[in-house]
Amino acid sequence: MGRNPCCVKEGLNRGAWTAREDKILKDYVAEHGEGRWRNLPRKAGLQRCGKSCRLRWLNYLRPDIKRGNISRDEEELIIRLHKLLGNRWSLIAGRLPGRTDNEIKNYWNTNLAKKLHQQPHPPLKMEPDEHVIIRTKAVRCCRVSLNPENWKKSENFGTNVDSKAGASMLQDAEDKSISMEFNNRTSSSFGDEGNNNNQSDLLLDFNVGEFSLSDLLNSDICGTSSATHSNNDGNILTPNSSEIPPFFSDEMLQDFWSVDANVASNLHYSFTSLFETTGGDWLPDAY
DNA sequence: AACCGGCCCAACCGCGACTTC
DNA sequence: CGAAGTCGCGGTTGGGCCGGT
Repeated sequence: MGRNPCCVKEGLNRGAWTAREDKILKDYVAEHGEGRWRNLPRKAGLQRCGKSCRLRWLNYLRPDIKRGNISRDEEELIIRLHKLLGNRWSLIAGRLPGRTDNEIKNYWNTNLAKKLHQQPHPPLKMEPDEHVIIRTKAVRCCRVSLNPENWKKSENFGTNVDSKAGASMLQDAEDKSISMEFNNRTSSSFGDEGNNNNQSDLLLDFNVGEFSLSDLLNSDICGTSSATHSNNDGNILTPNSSEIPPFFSDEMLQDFWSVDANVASNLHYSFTSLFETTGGDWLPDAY
């Protein structure tokens, strides 16, 4: 059963990449595209582990990598996003075009963590125990198509959606040929290990003061996003922000945007693009 | 010039979730 | 359904660089 072993480490190059290796990898990806990292070294003729090739490509060779210093705007954005997301470097990087998770992680560890420790960033108005970290890793959203009408129908929405209400919502969605599929990635994060009902698990995670990424994605945080998306069937899905309860209080949002106009604009762009882009595995496949 | 220590960052490692057989 | 492979993520490491002594 299963497949061949991942990668035999004997005889493989390690450490810094040479220009020749870079060229081979670059050429191979240009011709065959990303992915299938395991077989890539053998096919491309590289004495490297597939994992190493992937990392080299993502962190260094990708054509859209932005080189140079992190700008002040980017720094502010990183700080804000880190406050919001925690050490979710890949998500933070996803909001900074051209920056890699590794780069941001390094920048944080070598600059910002130190800087913030010495000179704390002006705190948000949230109390420490209200500090909200979006546990994005807990849920992989496979496919979501939402109709705001269905959200309105949940009596418990916005207070504490229990599994029963969640099941009702799912049933409602199912009745109207609206699909919601989530996979539980970290059962322990839901405090309900071994529960195979992933949908209920997800919905159990909907609590005041601890919203999930799915909430964020399904809400219109900026209040101005007029994004429309088409699903697999080509139907246009139009989120209607006025019908979706907000997950950030007005005060939080005000504080969020008030620091600096540029930062706010940048972050606004970032979140807006987050909802609109097709990249990233945290967006529904249907989009 | 030589040594030392701190900094930076590319690369590695281990793990968990997911996928495939 | 379980075992094993794949992928992606976050934490950590280590080597090169640079400034200070």
